[in-house]
Amino acid sequence: MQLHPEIPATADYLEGLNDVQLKAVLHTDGPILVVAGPGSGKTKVLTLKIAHLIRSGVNPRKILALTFTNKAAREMKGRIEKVIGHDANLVWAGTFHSIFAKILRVEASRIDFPPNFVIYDTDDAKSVIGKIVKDMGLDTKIYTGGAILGRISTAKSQIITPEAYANNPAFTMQDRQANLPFFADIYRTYMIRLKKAGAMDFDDLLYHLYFVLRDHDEVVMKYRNKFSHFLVDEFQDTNFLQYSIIKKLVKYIGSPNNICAVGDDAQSIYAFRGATIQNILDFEHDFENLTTYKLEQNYRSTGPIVKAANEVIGYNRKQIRKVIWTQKQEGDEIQLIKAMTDSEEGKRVVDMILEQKNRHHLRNSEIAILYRTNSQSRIFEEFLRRYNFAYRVYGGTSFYQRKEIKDLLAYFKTVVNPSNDESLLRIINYPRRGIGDSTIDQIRSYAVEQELSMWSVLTGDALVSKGKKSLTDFTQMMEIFMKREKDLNAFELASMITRQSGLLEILKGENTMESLARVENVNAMLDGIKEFVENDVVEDEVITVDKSLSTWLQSVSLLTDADQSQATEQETITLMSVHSAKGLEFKSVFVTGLEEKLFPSWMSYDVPDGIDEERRLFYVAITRAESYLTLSYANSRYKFGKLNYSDPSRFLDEMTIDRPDIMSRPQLPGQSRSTISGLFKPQRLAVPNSIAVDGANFTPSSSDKILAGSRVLHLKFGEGLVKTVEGATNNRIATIEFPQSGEPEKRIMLKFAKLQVL
DNA sequence: CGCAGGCACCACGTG
DNA sequence: GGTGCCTGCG
Repeated sequence: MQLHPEIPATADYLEGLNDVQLKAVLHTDGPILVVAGPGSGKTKVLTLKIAHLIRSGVNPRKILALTFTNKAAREMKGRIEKVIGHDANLVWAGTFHSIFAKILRVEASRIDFPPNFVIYDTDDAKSVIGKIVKDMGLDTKIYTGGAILGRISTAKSQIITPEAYANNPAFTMQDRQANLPFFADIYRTYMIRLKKAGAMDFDDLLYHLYFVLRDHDEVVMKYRNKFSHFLVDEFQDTNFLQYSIIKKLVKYIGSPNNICAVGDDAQSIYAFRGATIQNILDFEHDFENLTTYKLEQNYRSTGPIVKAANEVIGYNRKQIRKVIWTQKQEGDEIQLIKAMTDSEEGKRVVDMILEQKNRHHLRNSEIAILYRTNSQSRIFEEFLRRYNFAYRVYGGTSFYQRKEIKDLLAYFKTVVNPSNDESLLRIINYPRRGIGDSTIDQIRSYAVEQELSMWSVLTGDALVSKGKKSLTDFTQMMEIFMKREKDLNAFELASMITRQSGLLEILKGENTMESLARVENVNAMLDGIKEFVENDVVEDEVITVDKSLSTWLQSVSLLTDADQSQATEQETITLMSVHSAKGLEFKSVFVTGLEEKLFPSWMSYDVPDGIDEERRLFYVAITRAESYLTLSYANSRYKFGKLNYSDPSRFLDEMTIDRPDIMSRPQLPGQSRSTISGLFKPQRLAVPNSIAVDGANFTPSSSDKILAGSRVLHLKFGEGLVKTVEGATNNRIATIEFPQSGEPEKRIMLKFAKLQVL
């Protein structure tokens, strides 16, 4: 193979890059932005760039690469290692949260946190908020944990301190309008309580680091000197706070500004948590001499998939113009499954998987079912089980959110850091040991009053319900665990706690299928701890010798479900949300639940640019597919045990798929539609309860003709009587009695329904 | 103080 | 369909 003229003779690892990719890799000095379309070799560029830096003599310890997921970080490290060997481990590559947590543990004393501060997950944080709201005597129905935490998170991502928040009339006014006038107080109290507990939530890992860097010159100098090259993956997903930290480290007088940001505005799907494309725009102003590279060749997908992706994303106005193209022009057409019910959708998707496996010899691991919300996974699981397919569900209730795991973790956390009230509360009476709510309330209110942790109240000489045997039994047991923290390794101590706390016993005691699964989970976690103890972790040239429970906890608190057991990667079909599928690819992809109010989500309707973000999400979804893409929707779906009717997603209208059957919507003006798939010849759906109506003589009436009292004809439900019409003019809903349908009445959205007035 | 049963509310997405 | 809170009884 002929080497590219620009490649140094020794750099064989750079072979096989296209022109733009190569330029981006070789451009090592100064600021660059790589706009990378889906499947355009983004990770390849990032990793080879790092490898190239090291080969060119840059000290790997001076490279900082930030990603959003642990998986991306791991993959990056693995691929660098393949090129340059063990030195890859010296690169600081990890998620924003894990890297920043690592730095914060070193610098914690500057902001009066213990170096082994606990990290509260979302559930912990919500529960702290719930208690604050109760203590303040506010309505927990209005001040819900989720809403408050969301607001706190937004404030932090804009770097607004509780004080700044309270002093800003615009914010407090907005809170009053939102019926949350005491929000600022909750925010302030929340931060105080977390500090008292030596705890940080996910946002704090960024928020506190920002202030450490801002307020301590020697710290910011230290890290500016420590790192010489910065790489940021998925830059479009960064929020203001993250970008501010990056700027603190990279942009200063005399800085070489060696920063490489990689991203794709078309794949920005985290606006809901504060990510802003503004960062990409600001980036161009903040760093002069910025060079931008656009990776537009897609190496992943076939022509029809790439074509559809371009069509769909074209409906978004605001975007950096780029057109993705592929050399693999030939390919199977996109298929569409139209189901009457969510259950039928599940069955037909799994049927199609069976067919594809037979026809194309696909392995399970080459197939993914994607959905907008995790709750959609259940039906697919049901049919996959029935067909005996191995599958794995990612996301949803993750391993670390399971009750038994959280309970055990709460024991561990309390042993390591007893001032952490959150964990203590979880276990003080679990398993039941006769410490009831009233006793706990006494301790808690005394602790709040005296500004002490509950543990210090329990062990101090303060009055309360002291001398109670149940309480002393508990503190003595915990103290034994705490004493052994120094001399037992993580696995020994964890096993001891699991047995002596009585937790394992009550799980076994239930002796049901569920409790067996719980015991399994506990054992799986213990296995994980054992692995941690037995395997050497090399980081920054040093083998981590500290195998204490505390160290293990620190390493585990930023992991998610997706990070588990990648060693035991099996031949399973993947089920996950579209969000978690970002960055992945599969030979065959099913994008399901393509219905209005579901995908796009109803929550995006009244958010500015909300539909555009959903459309980017859809774009991400379809571009995961290499060869086979199947879309599906259902006309009706159960939600909270109630049947809801839905209309096909507007996104289906934005790509050229022919679906001329009875459920199709009126064609949009000015849009041509070609038949692209032989599989979608006009055909009657195989719906058992459908009522035959002669379609030839059917001419739908315009929706404003349909009024209460009208007699109407529907292709599927037959003749009916309109009982009521309600809703806004452009969103009218009719309740119609269809005697033949077998149901008393149906609610139909007139915007989409095809009804003929008789 | 513990437990069982009823019921309200629910869930968009992530580290 | 599941969870977590409330209530009332033992």
